Amino acid sequence: MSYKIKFDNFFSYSFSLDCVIFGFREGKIHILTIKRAMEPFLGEWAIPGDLVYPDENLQDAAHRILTELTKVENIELHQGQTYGEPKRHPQGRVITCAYFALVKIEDINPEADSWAEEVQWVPIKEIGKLAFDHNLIVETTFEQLKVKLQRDPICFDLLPEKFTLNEMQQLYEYAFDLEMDKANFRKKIKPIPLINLHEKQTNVKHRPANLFKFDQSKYLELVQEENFLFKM
Amino acid sequence: MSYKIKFDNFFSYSFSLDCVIFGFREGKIHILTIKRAMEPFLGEWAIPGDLVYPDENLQDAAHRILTELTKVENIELHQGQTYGEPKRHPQGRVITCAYFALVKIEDINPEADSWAEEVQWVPIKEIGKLAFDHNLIVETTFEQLKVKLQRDPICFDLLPEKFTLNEMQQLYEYAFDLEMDKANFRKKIKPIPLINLHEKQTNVKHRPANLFKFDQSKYLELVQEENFLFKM
DNA sequence: GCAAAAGTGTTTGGATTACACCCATGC
DNA sequence: GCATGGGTGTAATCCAAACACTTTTGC
Repeated sequence: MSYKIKFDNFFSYSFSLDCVIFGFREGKIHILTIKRAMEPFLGEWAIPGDLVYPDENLQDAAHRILTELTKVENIELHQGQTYGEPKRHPQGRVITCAYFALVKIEDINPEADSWAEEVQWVPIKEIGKLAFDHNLIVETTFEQLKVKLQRDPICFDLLPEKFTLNEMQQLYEYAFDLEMDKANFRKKIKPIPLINLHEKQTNVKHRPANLFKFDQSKYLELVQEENFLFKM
Repeated sequence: MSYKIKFDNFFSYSFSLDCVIFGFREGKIHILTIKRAMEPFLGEWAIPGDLVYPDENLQDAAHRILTELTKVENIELHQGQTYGEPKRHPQGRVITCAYFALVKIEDINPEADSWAEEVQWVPIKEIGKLAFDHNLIVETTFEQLKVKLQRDPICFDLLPEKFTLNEMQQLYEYAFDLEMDKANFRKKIKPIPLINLHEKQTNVKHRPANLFKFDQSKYLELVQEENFLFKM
């Protein structure tokens, strides 16, 4: 019963990836949106996506799309959900898989290319109507990001290389929509290996905060040797 | 650059679902495997999967596959990861998405149908070599199950309708490979709404345990009104 | 000095842990 | 009675929340 339809008849799908690129700026988590310069949804805002080449694996395709847009390489990509409503793409059966990347906004310079007229960072909580089912994709992918933020040290992929503890706190406060006590937050992150750079914030009109850096190698060591568990 | 290849050329993929069906029996989490009665991988063990019909959404396809095999309906299905290595299927580019279901083993009676010669429940930690990349799929899906077991009351989908607290404890112990203190486990699950049926276990050669039932409606009420958070 | 945010210490109550003990059943 | 697991209580400890206080900078 399952294979009653000739196998070859099934080769009539297309498969795409859509990238949710997260960044953090001014206390808010943003995503990168593009204004489409082609049909369908010409002129509307969307997240960057592209069809997967027939001989390309998903991870490579996601990197290709990300690199075309942001010119950044070696960014870790995380797979999100897959969306397969038969009518989600007006031009045929296109199943799409979400990938999400976390970037340091100040490190990259996204550029609109041939099929994008404009690019823009938008705070995740202030996104308007997007093309296709991209609003759904962004929402569920943000939920997945939140789960990961609680169990993996990926907040440091969003924060600048050198960050203040308050910036880190703001990231969690924004993501989970809550306010935290400064003193308690610092106690909570005590086990996470951070390097105090003993450098100060500049251009602030108050006491400058210390800058910190995530100690990646110490973290890996802790995970391996003392089976340390990141938990927020 | 992205759309430089004619759009239609991309319609040469196939898309399938593979189902990881979890059950719990004799203190172990099992998955349902089938012995393939067709090529490729004829005679080898695999997890049940099937191609998605061109006009069928993923959730429906997963239900169809599950129902064909287990005759159970109205089971909640959870999407897992998507696997897209170009060479993962010997007959062409078949991208597959994992879905997982949690069933009460004693409630169902899986039957081998036309394309399966045999079906078998196998403990998740004792699975041999499976067809395709199904070992990878099973492993990563089990990891996802574990994440969900910690944040959602889905253990009750695996446990029998009436269960003992010790069975519940064994489920977590098996999943996370640890031993828990009985008294402390019971304190931990105190906030979870369970109905003590005041019925006793039978056919045991020791003091019979009380049987419990998950109080679904109370749970939903708690979540809504007191924003209760399930956490294990 | 004042505003603003950095940074730290103390107290309290609730949760987690380790461990001990009693109970009910089959044989 | 004894083996086996069911079921509960207690004390010690750890952790999180609430809150107060001091410090350092710009203006």
